[in-house]
Amino acid sequence: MDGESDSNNDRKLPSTARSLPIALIRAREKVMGPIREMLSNSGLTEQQWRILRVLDELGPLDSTKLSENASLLLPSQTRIVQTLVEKGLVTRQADPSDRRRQTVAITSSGQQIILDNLDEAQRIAAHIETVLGKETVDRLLDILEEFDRL
Amino acid sequence: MDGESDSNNDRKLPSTARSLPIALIRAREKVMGPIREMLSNSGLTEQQWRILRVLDELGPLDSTKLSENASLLLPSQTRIVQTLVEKGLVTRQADPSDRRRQTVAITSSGQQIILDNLDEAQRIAAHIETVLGKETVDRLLDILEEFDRL
DNA sequence: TTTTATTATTTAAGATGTTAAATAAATGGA
DNA sequence: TCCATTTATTTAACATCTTAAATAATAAAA
Repeated sequence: MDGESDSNNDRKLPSTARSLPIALIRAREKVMGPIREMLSNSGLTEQQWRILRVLDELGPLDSTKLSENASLLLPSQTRIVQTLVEKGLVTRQADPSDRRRQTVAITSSGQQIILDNLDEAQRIAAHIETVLGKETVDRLLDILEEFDRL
Repeated sequence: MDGESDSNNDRKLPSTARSLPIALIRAREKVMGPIREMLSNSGLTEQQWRILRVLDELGPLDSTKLSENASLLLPSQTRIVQTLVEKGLVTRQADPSDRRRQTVAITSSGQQIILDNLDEAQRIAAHIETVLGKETVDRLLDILEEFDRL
C-alpha cells in the first residue's frame, strides 16, 4: 500500500473535523444539554418548549406559520401539538374563514410553564455569553442568519 | 387585558428569532438540503454518509471513537452500522485484545461510494463558500469549535 | 356548476435521536 | 479465586425527523 492513492489526485473533501454539518450538530448538542436538563423537570421535550416559546411570543398562529417559526416539519409538529393539547398547554381549532387552517394558541397553563423556567433559561443563556463572549454570540447569530441566502 | 404583563417585569428570554438552538437547526437544514439530495441517489442517509466519511479519513475505529468523530449517539450508531454492514459498506469485528470493543472499518465498496459523490460534495461545499465567503465560513467553524468549552 | 387544480394539514413508514436498562467482558480488590 | 465494579456496547421504548402519499377544503377553469 502506497502512501497516497494515485487515482485520487487532490480531490479531497474538507476534513470531517472542519465539516459544517458536523460542527453545527456538535454546537447544537452543547447548547441543548443544559436546556434539556431544565425541561426534563417540566416533562417537556426541546420541541415542545420551542412551540410554547413561539406561541407565547407571537400569539396564535396557523400550523404553517408555527412550523416556520419553530423550525419544525409539519408532520412532526402535528404529533407534538397533539400531545401539547392533551397536556392542556395549547389549544387547536379550525380557522372559521378557511377550515383547512388550524389555529394553535398557548393556554395559561402553557404560559405558566414558561414562567416556571424563565430564571433557569436566562441563566443558561447568560452562561453561554459569559464563556464565549456576547460579541461572539452576536456574530454567530448574524452568520447563521445569512444561511437563508443559500 | 393591558398591554404588558405587570408580574413579568423585564424578565424576558431572547426572541426566538435570535435563539441559538433554533438558529443552529435552521442553518443545519440549509446546509443539509443539497447534501441529502446528493445522497439519495446513492441510497444513503446523512448519518450513514458521516460514518463512511469518518472511517475513510481516520481508518478503522472502535465504536466509541467513531461515535465521537461522527457526532452520533451510540444507540443510533449501533443500528446505522448494522445497516451499513448489510449493505457491505463497512465491516465490524470484536477487538481481539478487548472483546468488549467493536472495531468498525470501511470496505472498498464504501470507499467507492465516497469517490462517486466526491465531485458533487465539493461543488456543494464550494457553493457555500461562494455565497457566504470563505472567511465567514472559517470564522463560523472557529466559533463553533469554541462550544466545546461549554 | 361541475371538474380540475391548488393549498393546508394529517397519516404512514422507515430512520434517527434520546434516555434508561440490560448484557458482556475486563478490572480490582478481599 | 471470587465477587463487586467498571467499561464498552447493545436493547428497549418512546419521541422526532424525513419523504411520500392521503385527506380535506378552497380556488380556478371549462
